[in-house]
Amino acid sequence: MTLRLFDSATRTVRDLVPLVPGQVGIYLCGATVQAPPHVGHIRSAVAFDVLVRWLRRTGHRVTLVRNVTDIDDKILAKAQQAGQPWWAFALANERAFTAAYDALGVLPPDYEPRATGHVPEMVELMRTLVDAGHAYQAGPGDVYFDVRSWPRYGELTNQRLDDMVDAADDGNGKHDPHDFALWKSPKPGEPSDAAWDTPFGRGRPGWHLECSAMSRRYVGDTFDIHGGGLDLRFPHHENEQAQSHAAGYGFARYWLHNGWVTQGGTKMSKSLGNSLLVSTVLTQVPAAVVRYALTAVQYRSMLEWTDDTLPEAGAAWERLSGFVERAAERVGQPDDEAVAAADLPADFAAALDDDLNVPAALAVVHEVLRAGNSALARGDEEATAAALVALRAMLDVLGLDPASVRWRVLGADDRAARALGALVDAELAARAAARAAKDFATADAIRVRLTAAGIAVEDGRDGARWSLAGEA
RNA sequence: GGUGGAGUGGCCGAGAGGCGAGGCAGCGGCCUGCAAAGCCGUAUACACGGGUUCGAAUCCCGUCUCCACCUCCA
Repeated sequence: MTLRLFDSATRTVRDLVPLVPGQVGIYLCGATVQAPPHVGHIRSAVAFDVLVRWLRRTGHRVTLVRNVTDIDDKILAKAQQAGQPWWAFALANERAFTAAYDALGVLPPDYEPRATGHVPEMVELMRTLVDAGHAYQAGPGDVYFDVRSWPRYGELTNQRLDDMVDAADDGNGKHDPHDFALWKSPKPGEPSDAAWDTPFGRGRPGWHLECSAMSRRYVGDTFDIHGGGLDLRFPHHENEQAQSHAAGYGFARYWLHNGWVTQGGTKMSKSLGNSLLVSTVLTQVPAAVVRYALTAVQYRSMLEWTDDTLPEAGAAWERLSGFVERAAERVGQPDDEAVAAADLPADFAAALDDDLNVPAALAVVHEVLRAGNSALARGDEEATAAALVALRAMLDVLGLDPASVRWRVLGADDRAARALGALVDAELAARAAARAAKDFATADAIRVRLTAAGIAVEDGRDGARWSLAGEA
């Protein structure tokens, strides 16, 4: 059985046949670090994380490149507004993305190139395009791709130039309004350190050029998979492909695009004001629950985010992690090697091979879970152990193994803290009631009990506050 | 105007000609001192109208509604 993927370039499901057998090179469009990530951004990362995990699990050597676009118009504008150097602003947001990836168990990419670190590669690509007659210099620092010189322009998104809505001519000397910038001259008011000297004049990279240059540097002239959000298909991916093909490179052999997160059917986005920051969600539920919610829908489908999304994912997660906990108490926790080597149920593998059908794969997970719970209830240790290792093996592919260090530690801490808080609050409420009734013996008994447990109580004008003894 | 996507039971969400995926919620039961957890059972679901077929949620024709891209966007 081989992995079949929906290739958005041909709009068909195709067998994945890597350029080099057993090896898969993936270039994934990462973040433009102009703001902290919302759940829509992280969904993309999670979707491709499952792809990478599945490829590795099925014996492929994967090279994953996920870039960081660390300079663009918005970064410059917002940094200026915030009174920060653009590069400091960009780095702060990049770190927020990294923190979110880590929290959700997204494996780090093999390479994570920043655009600003690859100017020489971009200049080289521009040179090639200008020499080939597919790009031209419109002025100092302004270089454009000549879409009319490339008859195949539009092939990725099945559009014809003449059918497109007329683009506004920005008066920068473009030959055609649809010509896009490879290199952009500094605009008045932009910081002087946001530009580089090149043979075409001083300026900074256009977005599309970056990805063409960086993908070539890290996965080669021709590589297997290019991924990104559906909203990047046009113009970004179309332009990338036009550039790279026009420069003579094979570029991406398969194009994968993830659907986005919606609310009421409408895309979550910062500009619409309906975006939910990852950092906010992580204060509400354990990270594993967020991961489950984002993983549970097939990557190409829109993921409808409702008030029920997190509670539902939470219930499913409790069920899964609850079994793993109880089963391990009974039959022992299999070690990671055993989990990695375990046979996966055929239905599960078939589901993932079918364009990463995670919902169908989760149906198998739940079947095994139910069988495991039944085995546990009737005291069948052999069947319990078998279910436990199979379940963990499947969940590991999805990045959701409850016994992995990541979820075990974070989840337990969160829950313990919450439980402790609830208990202490209940004690303090009882104490407050006793004090109000002038039953000081009871009130003191409660405080003694708390103190003995290592909890310090201090009465204030607004009531009692508590802290762990030794804490500030 | 062009190019795509979508409409499945209370909710989320797979499937794509013929045994009602799965989850959440609900209901009934088992277990339990009572709960919880777990288990068992439980739904005349496929936007609408036609058509093809022995058989259609799935194919064809038409209609409606929604979303997106063609400007920055995971």
